[in-house]
Amino acid sequence: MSLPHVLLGLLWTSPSTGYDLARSLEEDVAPLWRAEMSQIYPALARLRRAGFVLLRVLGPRRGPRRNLYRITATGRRELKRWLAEPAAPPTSKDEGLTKIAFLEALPASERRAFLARYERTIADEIRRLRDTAPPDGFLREARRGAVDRLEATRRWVRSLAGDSPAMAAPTAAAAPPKKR
Amino acid sequence: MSLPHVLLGLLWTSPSTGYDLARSLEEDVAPLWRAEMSQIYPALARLRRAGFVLLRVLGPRRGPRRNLYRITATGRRELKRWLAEPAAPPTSKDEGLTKIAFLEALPASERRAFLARYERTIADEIRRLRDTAPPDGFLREARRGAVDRLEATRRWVRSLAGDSPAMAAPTAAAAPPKKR
DNA sequence: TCCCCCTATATCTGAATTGATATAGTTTCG
DNA sequence: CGAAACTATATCAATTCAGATATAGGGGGA
Repeated sequence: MSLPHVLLGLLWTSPSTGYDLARSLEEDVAPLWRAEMSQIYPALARLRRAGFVLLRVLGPRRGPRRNLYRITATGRRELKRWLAEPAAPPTSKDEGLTKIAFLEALPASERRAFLARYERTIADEIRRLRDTAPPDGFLREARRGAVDRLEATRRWVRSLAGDSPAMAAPTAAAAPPKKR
Repeated sequence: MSLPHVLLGLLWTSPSTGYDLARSLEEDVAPLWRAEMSQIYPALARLRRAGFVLLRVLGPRRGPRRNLYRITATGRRELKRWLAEPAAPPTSKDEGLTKIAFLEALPASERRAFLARYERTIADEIRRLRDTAPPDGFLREARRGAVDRLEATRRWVRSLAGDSPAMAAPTAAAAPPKKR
C-alpha cells in the first residue's frame, strides 16, 4: 500500500538507483518499513508508469548499467498528498508480544526462559539501532521514536519477567478469581 | 506464518467456532495480531489437515450449522513448540511513523497538523483498548504491553510536535530543489 | 409484517510480501 | 591468478493479507 510512497520519500532529496534505495531503506528507514528488492523493482516500475518518477539509464562506465530514478513534480505532489492523509494507529502484528499473550500454555520455567531471551533480543535490536549511523532530519526523529517504542516494550517484558505475581497468577486453572 | 498458532492459542482453554475465534481475536488479542475471516477459515482447515484441531459439526438447533473446533494433544504440543522458539524483534511496519520520517516534504504548518492529528489517533486507540473489557491472564498482560508501547509512541509524537527545534531543524522542506 | 442487524459459514480476487534464484561485471585480497 | 565479496538488475513461486461478495437463519424493532 505505501511502499511506493516510501520510495518517493527517499527520492525526495536526490535521484537514486534501485539498489541504493534498497540499501538506504534498510539502513535509514530501518525498522519502520522494510522491503526486499523483489518488491522494490516492481514498485519502481509502477511509479514510473504512473508518472511519479523518471528513469534514466546510465551507460556502463564503471560496472553494469545503472537505472537512475528521479522524482517528478507529479510524484512530489503525490507524496505530499499521501503524507497529509491521516494515518491509522499502529497495528503492530508483533510475534513476540503475541507469544507472550499465550504463554499460559508453557510451564513457568519455560516462560521465564522465553521472557529473558526475548528481552535480550530487544536489547540487541536497540543497541543495533543506536550503533548504526543515524540518518538526518526527520529520519533521525523517526528512528528515535522506534527506539523509544522498543525501550517501552523492553521495560514491560522486564517487569513481566521480574514480578513473580505476574508470572504466578495466570496459571490457567489456578487463576485467582479477580476478574474484570 | 503464525496465524495458525494464534488460533491454537485461542483454542487452548476451550473449543470454539470460527466465528467466535474471529471475535475474540479482534476483542482480546486486539492490536497484537489481526486477521479477517477470509484468513481464519482456510487456516482452520489447514490446522485440521495437520491434525492439530478436530472439527465437530453441531446440528442446526438454533440458527445455521456451527463448526466447533477443538485442539488436539498434537496441537498442544505444536503450540508449545512454537512458543518456546525464540521470537524476532518487532518490525513494526508502521505507517504513521514512516510518514513522520518523510515529513520534510511538507510545509511546517501541515507538519504540525499531521502530528496533532496522529497524536489524537493514538490517544483514541489507547482509550479504546482501555475501555474494552480486558481479557484474563497473559492476554491482559500482553494488552498492557501494547498500551505501554502506544503510550511511548504518543509521548514521542507529542514531544516532536511541541519542540520547535525539532520542527524547525529539518529544513529545505516543501519547495522542490532546483532541477538540473 | 418487513427490514435490518447479528450470527455463521465460506469463497474469490487482487495486492503485498517473502525467499529463492539467475545473471553479470567490478573490486579486493591472499 | 583465482576466489570471494560487492554492485546491480530482475524474475519466480508461494504465501499472507485485505476487501468484497454469497448464502442463510434468527431476533428485534418500526
